[in-house]
Amino acid sequence: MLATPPQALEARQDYLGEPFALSSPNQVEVDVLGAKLHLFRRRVHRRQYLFRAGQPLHSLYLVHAGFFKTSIVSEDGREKITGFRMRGDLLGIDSLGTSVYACDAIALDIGEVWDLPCSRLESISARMPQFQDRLSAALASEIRRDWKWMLTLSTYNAEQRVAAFLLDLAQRQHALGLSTRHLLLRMTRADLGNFLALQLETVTRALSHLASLGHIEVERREIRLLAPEALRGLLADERTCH
Amino acid sequence: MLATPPQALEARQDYLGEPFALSSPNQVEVDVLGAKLHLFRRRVHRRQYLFRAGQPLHSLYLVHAGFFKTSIVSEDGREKITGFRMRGDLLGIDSLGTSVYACDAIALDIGEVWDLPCSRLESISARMPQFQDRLSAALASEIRRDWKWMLTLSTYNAEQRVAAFLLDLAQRQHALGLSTRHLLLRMTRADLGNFLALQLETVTRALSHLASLGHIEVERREIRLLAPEALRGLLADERTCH
DNA sequence: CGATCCGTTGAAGTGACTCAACTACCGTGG
DNA sequence: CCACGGTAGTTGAGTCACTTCAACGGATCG
Repeated sequence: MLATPPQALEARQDYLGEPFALSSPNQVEVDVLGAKLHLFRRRVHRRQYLFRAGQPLHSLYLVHAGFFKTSIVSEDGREKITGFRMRGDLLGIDSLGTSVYACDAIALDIGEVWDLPCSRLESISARMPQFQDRLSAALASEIRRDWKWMLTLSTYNAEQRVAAFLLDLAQRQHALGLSTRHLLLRMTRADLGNFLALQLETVTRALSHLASLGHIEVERREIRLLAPEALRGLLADERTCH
Repeated sequence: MLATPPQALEARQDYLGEPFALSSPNQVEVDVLGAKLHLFRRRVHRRQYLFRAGQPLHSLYLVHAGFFKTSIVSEDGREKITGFRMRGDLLGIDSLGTSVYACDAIALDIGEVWDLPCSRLESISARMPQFQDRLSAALASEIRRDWKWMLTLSTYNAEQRVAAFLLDLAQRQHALGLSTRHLLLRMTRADLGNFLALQLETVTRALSHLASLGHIEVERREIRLLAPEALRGLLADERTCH
């Protein structure tokens, strides 16, 4: 039911895509993998770490259900959320080539992941020749996504960043066949601020302001997009008329 | 002479590395590739585009000499430099899985790159089984590098960002057997500001201030690191004593 | 049912941006 | 060779968007 149609995945192979199409995640054909391989399914509860930075790299995880965040922490405790991950995203790939996980992965909700032990990667590649290419594509896709967020963070102001985030989330939900108007934020304002390089108060203020403009409706973590086009307009403006 | 010793490359496979070890580029054994394959060598002059976003993906390029920047541009003209690339870095890998280049790659200096046509990637993989893993490792490494810069940009102030950049450049030069004290910036202040999410004036001011503290010596694009430990100290402070 | 976490809002402070002026450098062509 | 225009870099002064600090209300949870 929730399975992503293949053509939707293909269509994501844009090089820049739409201005605010920031998602384009590490999507992998969930079905194909599930059908051909007997993967161990792991259930996780809210706030559970799927893995932590520094732990020996054991498996990649394909998100089947739920909502995750990945984050890195520096020695002196500065933290940065590197992304929010949902169904179809592949976790742990950023650690390939090393022996330990490079980030933390935490469930923000109950979820289920499919376990791809690194020890099996080779045999999987042998059985599915396209797997290596898929993996490379997923990695490259993550790079492009990161770059787009870097661009967003360094050129947009607070309100625009929040708008971009909402639109991105809506688009990802759309790609998964979920509602594009009604968003349920699984993360705190602090998480959102961390991801968008803003203080949590600034996120709140941006949301309040967008609501006061009538573009969205905010009720705690439930967001309703009343005028997505208006949000998109916020992002297009400003810079063009320079 | 400039060849990077293999163990230096292995040593880079850290998951977080040192606090300011932000480089860890897409290093690939230059020699191995060069020896086993007969790669076309392409010379480029200053300001020349190696490739541009949207062009059909034809080749990956291994930087043999010179200094490059890669950047993305949004439809409305917002630009972001995604990285500065030097010897050993692999350009174009972020486009894997798509049919066109995802970014611009521009030479900031005369340089030489080795051409890896995409059409040959398959046969290369066949001849060198470790190649696919190397490629994945390079991709994952780029992701981790991007994440570290995201962390840097979102938690450090202007002066700290500039200091982090100088230390990173010094470290990359060190890895290539070049001077760690004497840096020659190949990019403009505007480029630097773009990369660090700062205005060019702010970059100038940060450099001037670091110079006035006696930590560095600035003469146009030549930078001399007089007290790298002091720079490192700037990055460690602040947050820890919170 | 108190303790804690989370979200909102206000008021004051500030670091970086913006705008502007000026200087030094570089390549080009007279 | 020097004059020249354009590019690159520096510095100052004023402004503003975001941060910081603080208080409060509501939800959640043991």
